[in-house]
Amino acid sequence: MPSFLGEALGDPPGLDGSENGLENRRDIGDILQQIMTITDQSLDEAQAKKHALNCHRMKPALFSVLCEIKEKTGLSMRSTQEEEPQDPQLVRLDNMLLAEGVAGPEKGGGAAAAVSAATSSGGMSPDSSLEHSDYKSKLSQIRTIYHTELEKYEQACSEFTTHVMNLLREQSRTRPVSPREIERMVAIIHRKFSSIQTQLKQSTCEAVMILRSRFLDARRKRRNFSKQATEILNEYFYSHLSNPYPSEEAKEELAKQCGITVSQVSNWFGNKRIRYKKNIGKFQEEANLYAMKTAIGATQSEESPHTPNSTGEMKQGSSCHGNKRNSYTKYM
DNA sequence: GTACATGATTACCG
DNA sequence: CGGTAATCATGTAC
Repeated sequence: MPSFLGEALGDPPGLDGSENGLENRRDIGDILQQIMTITDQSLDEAQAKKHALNCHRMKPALFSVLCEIKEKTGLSMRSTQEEEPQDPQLVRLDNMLLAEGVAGPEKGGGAAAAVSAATSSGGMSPDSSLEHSDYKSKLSQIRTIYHTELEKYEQACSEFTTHVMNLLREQSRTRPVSPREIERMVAIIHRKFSSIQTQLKQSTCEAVMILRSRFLDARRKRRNFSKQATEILNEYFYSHLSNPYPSEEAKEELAKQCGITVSQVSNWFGNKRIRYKKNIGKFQEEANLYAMKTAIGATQSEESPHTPNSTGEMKQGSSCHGNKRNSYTKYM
């Protein structure tokens, strides 16, 4: 604060003012001198000086003058600010952070639960769950940083606010300070700090976005399904060749058997159908192989009356309406 | 390194 | 929304 005073008062030359003997002048000069040197003194000394200043006989007069000036200028700075209706950008950031689980309450054990669920689901490729937990841990890292930083800012903000308020309260003894003024000051401080917070939120959002895109890219790094899983899927496909559209339940069952997700099953069937259709010749051998397999399986488990259908016989219940759409058998 | 296989993604359709 | 078709990007066999 010495700089404030220095600037405000200027560096008046000839402070001693000994040239003219006017007592008032010397009094003011003394006061200024004291103010100028107040920071060079120890706290106790300063406190004592402050007390002396407060008790100075000129003080009430000066104070009333200040009040008068303030009264006049105060009107002009009335309607300088009207509460802005919150930055939509900030709202967006908040929403995103909340949606990504960065800003919200800590999801206790969420990551651990997900990992254990993934790993306990059997022969599923551990890779996806590993990547998933990697993503989770990175996210919680971001989250931790975000929260500690946010806390730091909040603490600093409140500390600074109380500091300023104390200062103002202190100053209100020597100059008129309206409660409204204090409010404004606090508002200004909060605005400044919240702009810093916005920056923090922005960079956190960016970090999350980068992490996300990396994770999505990583998901593209596919791993082939296990031999066993492909076996099961092919078995189903070729034994339902006339209508290779597993129902939702069937997909779930297949997913469980193969240790993959339902959407992976859907992907597989989507790819298989289109690729089979595109080049049936190429798949002929495979088709025969699985037809044979199911034939063996059928004869082993029970005397099956059907000939397993490499010829595309309908085995699916959906045929009961006669609408065997997409039957690939016509290509054979 | 190349060519093919394969799982995932995307645009579009009904 | 679930399907098809094209495409991407990687896995894998040679």
